[in-house]
Amino acid sequence: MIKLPILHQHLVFLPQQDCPQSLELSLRLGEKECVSLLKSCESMKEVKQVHAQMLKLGLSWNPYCLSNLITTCALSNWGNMDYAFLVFGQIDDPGSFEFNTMIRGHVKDGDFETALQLFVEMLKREILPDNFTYPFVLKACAALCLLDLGLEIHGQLFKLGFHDDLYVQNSLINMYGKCGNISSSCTVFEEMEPKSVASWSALIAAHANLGMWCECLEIFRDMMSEGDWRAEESILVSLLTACTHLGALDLGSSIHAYLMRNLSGLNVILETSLVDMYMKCGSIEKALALFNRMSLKNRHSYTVIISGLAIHGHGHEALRHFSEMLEQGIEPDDAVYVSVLSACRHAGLVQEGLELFSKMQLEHQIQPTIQHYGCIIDLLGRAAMFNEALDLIQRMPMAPNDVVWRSLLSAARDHHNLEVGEKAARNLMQLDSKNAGDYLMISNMYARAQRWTDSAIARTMIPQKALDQVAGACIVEVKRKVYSFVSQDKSHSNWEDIYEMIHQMEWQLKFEGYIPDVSEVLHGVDAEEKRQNLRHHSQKLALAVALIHTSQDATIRIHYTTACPSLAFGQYNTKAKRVKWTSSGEKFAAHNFKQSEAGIQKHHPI
DNA sequence: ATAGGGTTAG
Repeated sequence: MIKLPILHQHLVFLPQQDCPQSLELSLRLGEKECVSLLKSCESMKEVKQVHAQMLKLGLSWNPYCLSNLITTCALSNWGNMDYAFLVFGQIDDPGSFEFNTMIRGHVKDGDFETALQLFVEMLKREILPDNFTYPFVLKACAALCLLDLGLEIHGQLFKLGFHDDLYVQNSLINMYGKCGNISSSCTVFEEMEPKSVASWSALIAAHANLGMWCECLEIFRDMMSEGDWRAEESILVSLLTACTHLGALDLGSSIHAYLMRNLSGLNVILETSLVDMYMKCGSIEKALALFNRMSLKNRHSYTVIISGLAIHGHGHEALRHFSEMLEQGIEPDDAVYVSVLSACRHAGLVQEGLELFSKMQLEHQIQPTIQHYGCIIDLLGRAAMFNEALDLIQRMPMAPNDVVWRSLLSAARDHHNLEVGEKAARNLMQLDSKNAGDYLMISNMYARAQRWTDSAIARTMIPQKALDQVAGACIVEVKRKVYSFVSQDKSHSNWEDIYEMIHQMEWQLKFEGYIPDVSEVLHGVDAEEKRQNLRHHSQKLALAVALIHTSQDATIRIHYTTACPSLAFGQYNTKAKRVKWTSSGEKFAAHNFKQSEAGIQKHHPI
C-alpha cells in the first residue's frame, strides 16, 4: 500500500525543457523505483500520485516510465483508458509496445472499434506490428465479426512471418470461428505444429459457436486419443454447452464426475454451465441441488436457473429465484429479464409478466428489446388478449419482427381467432418469411376453420416459393453416444434394425387401438404418402434407436431441434424442444406418437 | 526491459 501526498490536484504536463536535469539527479526516485511503484498500485488514485511524483522528479518524459504508466492504466481491472490515452498522447514517439498496450486495453474494455482504429493509426505511422499485436487485433475482429478485415490481417501477418507464432495461430482459429468461417479455423488448426491446449480449446469453441455440437464432442474425442492433453476448464465448459444443447445428460454427468475427480474446486462459469446442463437435460433436482450449493452466484447463474425453471413450467419458482437475486443485491440486466418474462410466458402468468415488464423499465431503467416485447406479446396472445397484444405492437418503438407475428399467429390459431390470425399472417408474409413452418401454420389455421381451399393454398406456397422445408432433427443419447436423425433418415449404419424396430412399435400400437391423427397436419396430401412420412419421422427413428439400446425402464430423452440457416454469419440456432418419453413396457403411449406427429409443424423458433 | 491465445445465460 502506497501512501503518497497528493501534490497535484489537476495534472499539468510540463514541457520537457522545464524539467531541470539536476532535479532528477538530486532525488532518489529513479526509473526503476518509479516502475516498481507503478506495478504495486491498486487504484487509479495511487497511479495519479505516482504520476504526480514523476512530474515533480522530472521523470514525466522518461519513455520507460511512461510505458509502464500506460500499461498500468490500460490493463488493470480498476484502470482507466481515458487516462491511458492522455498519457499515450504525451509520448512523442510511441513504438509497437505502446500501441500494443493501448490496443489491448481497448479490447479488454470491449471498445473494439477504437482498438482497430489504433491499429490502423499504427500502420499509418509505419510502426511495424509484432507478434504481440496480432492476438489483440484478431480478437477485436472476432468480436466485431469482421471477416474481411480478419482475412486482410491474416495476409499481412503472413507476409510479416508471424503465422508461425502459436498465439497468433490460436487467435486466428478463434477469429475465423467467431466470423462463422469454420473451415478456415480447421485449416489453421490442421496446418499448425505444434499445437497447444488453447488450440484445441479454440477449435472446440469455434464449433460450439456455430452450434455444431456433435463436432465438438468428436474433436474432444480426437484430442483425448491423440495425445497426452489435459482437459482444461474452458474446454469442459464448451463440452458442457454441447451436452446442454444435445441433451446428452449421461455425458454431461460424466464430465461433472471428471471435474470432481480432477479439480479442487469449480469456478462460477463451470458451475453455471453444469446447472444449465442439468436443467436443460431435464434433471431439475440435480440442477437445483447444485445451484443451492454454489458459494458464488452471479447474474449468469440466476439467468440459467430462472430460464431452466421457466422451460419446465415452474413459473412461480422462477419468480422466487428472481426475487432472491434482487435480495442478494445483484442488478438484473436485460438477459435476466428475458428469462423472467419467458417464465411468465411459459406459466401463463399474465399479471405478473406485465408488472415485471413495467418494473424492468421504471425501476431498473432497462430499455426493453424486441425479445422482451416478444415475450409479452406471446404472453398476451396465449391468454387470448389479442386487443392488448395488437395495441402493444402498435406502441413499441421498433418494428415488429417475424418472431412477434409468428407467436401471434400461433396464438390466434390455437384460440380460433381467424381475424387476428390473418392479420399476423399478412404481416409475416410481408416480412418475406422464408420459413416453411409459417405456411404450415397458416394452413393449419385454415384447416381448423374448415377452410380447406385456403388451407391448401397456403401449403402450395411452400413449393411455389421454393422454400426448403427445413427438416427438424431429432437427437437422442444412448450409452453416451449422440445420434441425430432427420425425417426419412437412412444414414445410420444399422438403419435396418431401426426400421424393424419401428415396425414392431407400430404393430404394438395398432394392437392397442391407436389410429394416427392426420386430420389437420397434412390435409390434401395423399393418405398413404402421409403415413409413410409420419412413419419414419425423425422422432420415431430416434425413439427406435433408444429402445434398441436401453433396458425396460430407462428414461429416454429425445430432443427436437431446428436449424435456422437464415441467421447471420451462417450460424445455426438450435432450439431444442424437449419431449420426455418413458419406455417402461407398453407405456410408450399413443399420445406420445401424436406429439411426434405434431412435431412436424412445431419447428418454428420461439 | 515491459506483454499474448481458448470458456457461461436468451
